[in-house]
Amino acid sequence: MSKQNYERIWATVNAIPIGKVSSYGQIADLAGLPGRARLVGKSLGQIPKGRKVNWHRVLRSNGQLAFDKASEQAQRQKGLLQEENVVVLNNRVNMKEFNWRPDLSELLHTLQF
DNA sequence: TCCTTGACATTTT
DNA sequence: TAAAATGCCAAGG
Repeated sequence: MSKQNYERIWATVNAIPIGKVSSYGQIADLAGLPGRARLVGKSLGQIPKGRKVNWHRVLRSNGQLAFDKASEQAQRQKGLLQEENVVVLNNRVNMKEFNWRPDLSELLHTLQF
């Protein structure tokens, strides 16, 4: 049951277009789990090996990366984002510019609701 | 069933 | 603007 939620979360995360970012709360909502932002974080920490999820496009609601600036994960995330032309300054992203505005019809198509 | 934990969010200092 | 307090809910032990 929770596994299904994880799958849905991962699918939603993968629906984020290149060059855009989203937040945990936003992903939770889109995945049909309003108010379960923490579950999103948990699911991202439980990604099975061999499963490809672009977790680097998910950050906190204020645009900050969810890791310590010095952490390796943060560095990797920063690099991955910059490869997609997303500007990362002082461990945070300009949400006003890069926040993803999901296209509902496209989302429905991707998630097969 | 109770208690702790968490890659969070929102409100208040 | 930044840090702290409070709320939230699912998972695991």
